[in-house]
Amino acid sequence: MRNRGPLWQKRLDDFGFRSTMPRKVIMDILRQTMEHLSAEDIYLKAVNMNPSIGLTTVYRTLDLFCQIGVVQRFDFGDGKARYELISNPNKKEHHHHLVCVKCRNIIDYSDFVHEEQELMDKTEQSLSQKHNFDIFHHIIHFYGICKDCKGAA
Amino acid sequence: MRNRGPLWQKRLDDFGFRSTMPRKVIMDILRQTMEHLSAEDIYLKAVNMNPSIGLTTVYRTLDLFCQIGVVQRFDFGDGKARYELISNPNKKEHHHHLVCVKCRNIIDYSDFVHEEQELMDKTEQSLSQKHNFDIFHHIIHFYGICKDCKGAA
DNA sequence: TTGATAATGAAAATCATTTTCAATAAGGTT
DNA sequence: AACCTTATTGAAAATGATTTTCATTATCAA
Repeated sequence: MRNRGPLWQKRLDDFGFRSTMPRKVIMDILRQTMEHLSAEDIYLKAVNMNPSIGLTTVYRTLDLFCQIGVVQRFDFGDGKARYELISNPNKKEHHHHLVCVKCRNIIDYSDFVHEEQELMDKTEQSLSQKHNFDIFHHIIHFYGICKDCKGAA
Repeated sequence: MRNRGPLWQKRLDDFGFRSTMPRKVIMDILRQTMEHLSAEDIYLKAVNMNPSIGLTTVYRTLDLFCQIGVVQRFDFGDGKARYELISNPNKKEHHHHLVCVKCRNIIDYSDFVHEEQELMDKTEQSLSQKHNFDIFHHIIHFYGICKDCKGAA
């Protein structure tokens, strides 16, 4: 029985990976949040749903999801990665980030994403062809000093 | 004697930081390369120039440079950060990255940066005002699967 | 020249992530 | 429905980049 169920399971199957309980649980967690969760955040929620799930599996699953293009990983510079569904029905629209290099706080913004769309699509298509690269998604980060840290100087 | 010498020293001074030997050495190294160097890469070059420099100081200095807006830090997902001067006379023009989520290889590109400029400037200015945030620089990363990893599937 | 203190280096500590390996489970095949 | 191959899992140990500690040194304003 091939390619049944939700999109991410089809994707797993297409790549020859199995659809397991931990993978379902982790996908559910990602679908139910709008935040950037760390591996440990996800692990804690997962254990809550099924105590047998191990942290190692959470790491492996997130990595796998990144490789099949259903999850995106962020590194904001605080030493731990964050993960988010690339296409999330519950999530607010496509957004980007302001990152404070001092306190490491993140501000999400979704202004200009509309105006950005055309340029990014065009760039994505050209780069994709030029380098024979399958592009899953993109991120834009602005780095600087936030309001609070400016004050504290 | 205030605000003498190169720009980065002025910047240090403005923030109340001292201009020390390790900081000079590390700045020289960053100026002489066009690559994304890890802290250890920089440490090895630094030790070559002055054996008394410690790895700890390299980390501290790079962090400081990021906070005063003269260096930018990249996290490509391989567990170690890379650093690069924000404004580098020897460096190729402003560029962005294609990151392979499988083999972690990075492709630099500088196509479209001209077309991008206007939108990013406008976005930067608006965000900066809206959130009272001093923006030092931005990055754009495209994530996906590279030519080689597609073949290996 | 001097004094206050920011900055440094070495060693130890931290902590997110990865590896190892034996046990388990998914899913195609009888 | 039982079976087999092998992908997947969990626990514990290992890894490795980065940070902390703390006594010493060096910067720079006075």
